[in-house]
Amino acid sequence: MGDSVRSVLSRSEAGGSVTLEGWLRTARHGKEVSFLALSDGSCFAPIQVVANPELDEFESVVRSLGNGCAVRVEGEVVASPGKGQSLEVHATRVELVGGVEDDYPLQKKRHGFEYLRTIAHLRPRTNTFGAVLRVRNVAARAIHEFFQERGFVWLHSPIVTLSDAEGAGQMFRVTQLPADDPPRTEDGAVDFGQDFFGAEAHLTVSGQLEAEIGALALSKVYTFGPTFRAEDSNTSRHLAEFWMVEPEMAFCDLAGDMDLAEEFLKHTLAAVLEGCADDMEFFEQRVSKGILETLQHVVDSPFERLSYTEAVEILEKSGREFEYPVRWGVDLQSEHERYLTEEHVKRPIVVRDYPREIKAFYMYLNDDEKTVGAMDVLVPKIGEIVGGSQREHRLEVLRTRLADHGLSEEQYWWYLDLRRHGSAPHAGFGLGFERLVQFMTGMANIRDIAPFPRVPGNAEF
RNA sequence: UCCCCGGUAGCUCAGCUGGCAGAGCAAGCGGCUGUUAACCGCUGGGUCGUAGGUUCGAGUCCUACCCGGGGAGCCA
Repeated sequence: MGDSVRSVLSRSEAGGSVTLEGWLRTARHGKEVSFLALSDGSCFAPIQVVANPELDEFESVVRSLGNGCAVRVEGEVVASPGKGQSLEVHATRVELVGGVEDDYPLQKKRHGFEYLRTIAHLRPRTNTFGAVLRVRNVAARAIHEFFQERGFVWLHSPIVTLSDAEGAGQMFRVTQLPADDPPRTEDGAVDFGQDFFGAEAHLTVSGQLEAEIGALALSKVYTFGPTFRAEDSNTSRHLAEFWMVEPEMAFCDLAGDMDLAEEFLKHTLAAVLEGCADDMEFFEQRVSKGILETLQHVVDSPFERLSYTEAVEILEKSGREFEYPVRWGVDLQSEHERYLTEEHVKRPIVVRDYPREIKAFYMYLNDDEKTVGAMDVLVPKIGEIVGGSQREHRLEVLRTRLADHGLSEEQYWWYLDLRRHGSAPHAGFGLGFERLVQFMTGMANIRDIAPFPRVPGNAEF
């Protein structure tokens, strides 16, 4: 391994020899000089390599280099006389490691994101996707830092599960039974008892129920891993496979949960603003004007907090004609969420205490018995980025709620058992990692946040 | 899944009420003494998403399907 472009560009002065390996973004050839813009993905900017005819391989190698070639360059770090960069590398040796064919698809111009999705094996070499992947990485590191600094234990929740986590969404089935002729029970149903796990199994839609197990032993845990939804959702905010972050805290109520969510978002945004400054500057210039100011504002100012009841009153008094009229008792629609966060307060907003009928069975029943201790964090453009709640820890209340939702106690036996032995108030939330990165970067489509997006009808790459 | 829009050269797109398929960039060749998405000249490059239909004649009109995008629903 040679030196990284990042380490060379971050030097304060010229001098010294380096070896660089990477891919050419552009190659400009003059009669007496060639300029090679070399990028190795270690940072946003490429480094300018200057090659002169004194090089033995100037005619045989350098003159034929083009966009996309993999090269190894040895040279001296010198001050650049040209504009646009302070340092450059004067090559003493240039080696072509891997050439490109004539139909190399990435060109020295702007490509559409739709097209780049069809060449996901090459798109990480573009400015935009390199930046997205670096931001993703720093955001993931910041998430671990945030929880680890606060004493949370990373819990590895399972990917294959028999429970259907409160019906959070359509699930992908995991089976070894032959698709064309599965074994049947006497009444003709598919006999999953003969399947690999001895029961019908699925990919997880949430690690929350397992996180509750962890919290009721280790006090503070979080999950961070892949999650799967088989919904036929075709939007700029949905993936069939995405990463979810789910902290869970024992001896914690909804207020503590909201505090954690706000601190969490501010910490990760600040980490990316600081750790990916050049990538973020690119998003500001080329992807979403104003994104830096928006993010800094989120970091600096307290989130607006409203009860569902107050939110409905604001919407009713807004004088706005909504496609779906609001009234107490119905869930907030995308248009309502957008009005609240984009127009009413112009920053993130936390809505809490939703009607019990529209929320999951495991949420804590408030004293008014009409609402549950749920909270959603809504942000401009994305909508719901965090959804959380205080969990119902009282056995009898939980049994009633299960029955109200038509769910069987047998299937949730261990979840109920947790309430029989050493139950304690606890709360947590779930956050879609790609939605967080989407919010950070201002990218319009979540399919350009996942390096290898899985959506209905497409899992190539 | 529903509604709307789109699919023309490697890429971005133009192509009018049906009448010889185009441009810029990329690629190849040549030129240019330090460029910044370099620039200048020349050359090659097409099953107009697929299958039917209407017509003397379809990139253009009709039908079905496939693929992509935007919005909605579902949700994170």
